[in-house]
Amino acid sequence: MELTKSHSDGTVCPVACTASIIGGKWTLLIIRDLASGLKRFHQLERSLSGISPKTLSERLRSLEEEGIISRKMYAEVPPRVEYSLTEKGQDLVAVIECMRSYGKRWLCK
Amino acid sequence: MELTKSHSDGTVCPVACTASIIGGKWTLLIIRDLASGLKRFHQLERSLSGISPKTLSERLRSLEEEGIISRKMYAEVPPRVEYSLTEKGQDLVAVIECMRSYGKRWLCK
DNA sequence: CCGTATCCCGGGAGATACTG
DNA sequence: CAGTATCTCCCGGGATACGG
Repeated sequence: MELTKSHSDGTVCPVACTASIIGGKWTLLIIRDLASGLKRFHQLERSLSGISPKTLSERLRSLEEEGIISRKMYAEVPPRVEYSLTEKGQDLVAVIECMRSYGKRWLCK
Repeated sequence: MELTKSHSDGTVCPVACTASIIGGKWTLLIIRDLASGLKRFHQLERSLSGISPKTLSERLRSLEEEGIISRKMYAEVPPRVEYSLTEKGQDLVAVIECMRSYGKRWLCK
């Protein structure tokens, strides 16, 4: 979402840090979908209905650079590319489940 | 962040729901700061260094309308207004603590 | 199938000045 | 102190077309 800012004491807030990682509009939903197993580009495009290929591509690239997902490409025709969560990405699933739990209560009430 | 979208089966994803609530740039940090107790407008302005009064005002108003924070105004001069988390807001603290835990691991690594 | 390349747009947020 | 009132800016993201 934005560069993490330091507090006045020079330390960085871990909450803001996490927010800056998953703050993008689609980022969290991508991780949510990868939490249930590896997916191909087109699968994600469908499950995240409404996302444009450009945006999906950008988000995937960022997440890969941050070490949250990994990209496996196969030299086949037609091409096949598979995305999955790294360990760092798996750790985020706890956050997502926490949010899911909150969202459920919100929707049920 | 954005209106929650329905899945193809008509249900709403709780993860997306929560994301839409706390997705704004400053929203999460406001709740983080209120988690440690009630705060006045100017206190928040200082702890969220960099936020403009306009934005803070807007975010506070939204959060109040969503029932996440409550606003108490005192008929004094100079005026005093106190913001605090409602029960619905307190529930979000779990999400924040989850994000804090992840952020810490990220920063320590 | 898996993406880039363009072009375009809206709205969230910044800066600043001002009021009750 | 606790906000509004303007104005402006920027860029994340949408739509679409195309390329390997």
